[in-house]
Amino acid sequence: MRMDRIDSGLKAVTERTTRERIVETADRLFYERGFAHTSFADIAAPIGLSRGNFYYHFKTKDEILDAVIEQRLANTGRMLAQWADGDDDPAARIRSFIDMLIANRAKIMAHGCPVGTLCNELAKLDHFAHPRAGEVFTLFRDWLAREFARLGRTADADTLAMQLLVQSQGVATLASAFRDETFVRGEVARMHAWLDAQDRPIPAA
Amino acid sequence: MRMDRIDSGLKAVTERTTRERIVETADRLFYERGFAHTSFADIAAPIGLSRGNFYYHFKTKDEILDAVIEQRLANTGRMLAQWADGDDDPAARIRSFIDMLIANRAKIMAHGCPVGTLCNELAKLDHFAHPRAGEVFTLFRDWLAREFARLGRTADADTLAMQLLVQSQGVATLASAFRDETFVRGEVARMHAWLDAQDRPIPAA
DNA sequence: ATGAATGTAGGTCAACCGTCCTAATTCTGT
DNA sequence: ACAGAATTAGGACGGTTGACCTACATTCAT
Repeated sequence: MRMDRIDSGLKAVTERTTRERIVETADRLFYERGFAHTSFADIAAPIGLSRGNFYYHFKTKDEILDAVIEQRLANTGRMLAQWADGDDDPAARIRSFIDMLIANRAKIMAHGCPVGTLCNELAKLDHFAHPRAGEVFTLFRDWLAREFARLGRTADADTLAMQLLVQSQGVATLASAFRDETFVRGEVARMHAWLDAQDRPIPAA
Repeated sequence: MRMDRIDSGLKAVTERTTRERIVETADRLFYERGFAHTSFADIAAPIGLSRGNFYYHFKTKDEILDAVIEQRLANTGRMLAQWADGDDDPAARIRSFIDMLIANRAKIMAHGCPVGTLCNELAKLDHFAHPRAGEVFTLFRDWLAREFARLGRTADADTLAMQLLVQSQGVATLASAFRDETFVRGEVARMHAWLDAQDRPIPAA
């Protein structure tokens, strides 16, 4: 359908390569149903593509997983760059991270955190892509650490970043276990309060 | 092999029913590999049992899952009762909960938290046993809330219990993602410090 | 217009899945 | 010792999986 022409790029904005649609659908299904429980047929059906045709675009299922992870890394990187673009203060940027739990609360209560659950599954499968999937966490970790450093917490910036990841992962897991939106909102409020308490130039530790 | 005799129970202490061995092995494999990715053959092999024989003990795979969940509920209940048996103070009992992360750190770094990861998987499968699996969390939650109440935090006992669950789940997820034991030990120390800070008869909130 | 490159359809393949059945074996109470 | 119950072995069954191939359709550069 499309090719590697150097020109145009006009229609490419709205149109999607078959490959892109495969990755997009696989991304969604890996999140909603899990990697192992998603079949080629499951991915092909919503696209209206014949099953046997994956071999042309991806040799194996693992290649699709790789592409999904790369896309997630790219998307996450883009999102973090966008958050950092604003002329807000570091605390406001970190609040953007916390507020993801509210923005995605419906999906999180249904399927958990996309990053955490995929890492969990790949860990159990002893899958070689496990470390690569974990790099999405590293992206958040480094970004958060930089913002905490800007907040004046240079000494324990990474520790605070990890603490925020811990909280968001814990909330996501229990949100999908209990399916309780009030709990999610309460925990998010508590995380904001925690962040405010950290907002001091020179920490105690 | 065994029957419903009312007497004896002498050998039953050391011996194991085939059914018990199935549940035991399934429990371990569901944790290590996940529910969907564990087959009848996987469970049969270590026991040395023929695959087709499950039908006698369990009609379906879901029945095995049910039995595994019931066993986990029973084991968890027993463990909590044991922790509460000691004449320690409530804070010491809560510390037992936190220290689970240290005691099981190797397995947690390899396969995550048994409760959290099973709940995650069953949520994605839209499995009917998902709520039942989540009751293990409820067991911990209620037990922790009771201990926090004994600590004098009657007003926010359940909130504190949930916060502790959040932290342990978050640590477990990131521990398996990063495979970093130093991180686990650091977070456990921080959780102990957090607990000490909560140890006041009348809370601020 | 023609050939090459690009993409798709449909189907085959062996392997494995959960389920289910039956015949053989082992145990138990009498 | 014997009958009957409890347990097991082994395999058959439909169905699905990921992987793979070939024939056909479309598009593009020349």
